[in-house]
Amino acid sequence: MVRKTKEDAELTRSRIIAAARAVFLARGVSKSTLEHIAAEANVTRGAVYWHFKNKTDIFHAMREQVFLPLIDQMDDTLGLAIDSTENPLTQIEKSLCHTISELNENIEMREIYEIMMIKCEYVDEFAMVLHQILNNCSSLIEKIEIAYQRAQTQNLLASTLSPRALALDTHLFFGGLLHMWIKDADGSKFRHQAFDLIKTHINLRRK
Amino acid sequence: MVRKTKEDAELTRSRIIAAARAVFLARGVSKSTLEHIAAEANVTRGAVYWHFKNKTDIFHAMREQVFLPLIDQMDDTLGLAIDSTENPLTQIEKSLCHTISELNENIEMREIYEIMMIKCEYVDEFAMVLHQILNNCSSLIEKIEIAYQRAQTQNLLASTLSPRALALDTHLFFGGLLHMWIKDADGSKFRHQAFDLIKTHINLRRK
DNA sequence: GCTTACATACAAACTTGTATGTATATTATA
DNA sequence: TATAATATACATACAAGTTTGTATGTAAGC
Repeated sequence: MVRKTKEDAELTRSRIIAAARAVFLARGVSKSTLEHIAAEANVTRGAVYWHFKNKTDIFHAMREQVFLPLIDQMDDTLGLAIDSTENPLTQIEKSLCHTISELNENIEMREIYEIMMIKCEYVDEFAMVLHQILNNCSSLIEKIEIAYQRAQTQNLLASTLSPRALALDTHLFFGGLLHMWIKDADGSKFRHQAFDLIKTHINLRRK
Repeated sequence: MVRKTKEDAELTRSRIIAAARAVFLARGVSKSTLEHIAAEANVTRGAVYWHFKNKTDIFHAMREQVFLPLIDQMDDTLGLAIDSTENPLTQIEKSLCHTISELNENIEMREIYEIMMIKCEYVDEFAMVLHQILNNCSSLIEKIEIAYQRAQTQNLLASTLSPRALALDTHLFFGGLLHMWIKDADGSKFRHQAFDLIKTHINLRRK
């Protein structure tokens, strides 16, 4: 089979990305070859090289497919709309829980997270990904901070710590949780109680 | 130069491990070859194969050299000696800060942490390392929990949350901090305020 | 008729493990 | 105590398998 329609080609492209995800997950990014990926996608390396420059290119395509939507989601669920009437602390809690839910339900996202956390080496071209991640962190922290500010204004906070400090602590907590959630593949240690951990974390701040 | 004394050989062995650390850090574990490591150590692959079975073997040797001492240190600084008179919360704080200090001062340990966190893919033989890490986490959490129990007994805690819940939250926080500390190579975002972040985290629990 | 969307073929590194060589330490022996 | 035997600590050489990029071919869509 050769020369398909544009739609067919687009489908081939996404099949290659899905195949790469499976291969990366099983063998790690470095040890995955384009031949592995092509075979998994039932195409030849020729097809892969047509759609992508190289392995790094596939990696970035895979990452963008899922990460950009996720950032948007967190923005939304953090309820930055000023007119929100809900308790800001509850909003933060819901936002964090929502992300965990996404990981639970969205296999694609879960696998990509796992690849990025424990199946990828951040050297050379991949090092820039780390910078992007750090930048995402900064903007996330700011958004959490704003929510804590609202909580402070509404006199909902138990401690006198600054919203900034609380936001940083929450961010580090959640980063740690995500890592453990991913690493705890059988779910026995962290995954099963993720929601409780989040609830506890937030309750520590409630007046 | 050939056939050295046992001491010379042991020195060669540790030079190879140090070389591996540098190479792993620069190129990632997967893309590091025994030739790279041998060259960095100013020996041939023959010497490497004499001392180690393969690359994985070197990796484990490198890891053990630093990780086992670290675990012991945390045990010590967490002050599990029952006769400790110091404030348990302060002990936890000191223990966490001490680990950060170690990373600051001990280049070797810092580099190995960096390799394990962002320059290594946990597949195949490396997957078992993840299990070891998870187990270390469990024992660490237990030790933090004991400290929080003492704090509770001494009526030092601000919240009514269980020592277990507090310990889990602290552990996740610190895991997140370690990851960010490593990723924030230039120190502008997290590294410079690591001690403050720890102090804040603990202060949130103080009555 | 030209371009697209691949498949196939090829050459050039690059890695790995092992096999073999060798000079020196270490040990056994007399 | 001198010397022979052996094991050690590597260096060198070799063979086989991998992986990559590119070059070329080709059938179908536009």
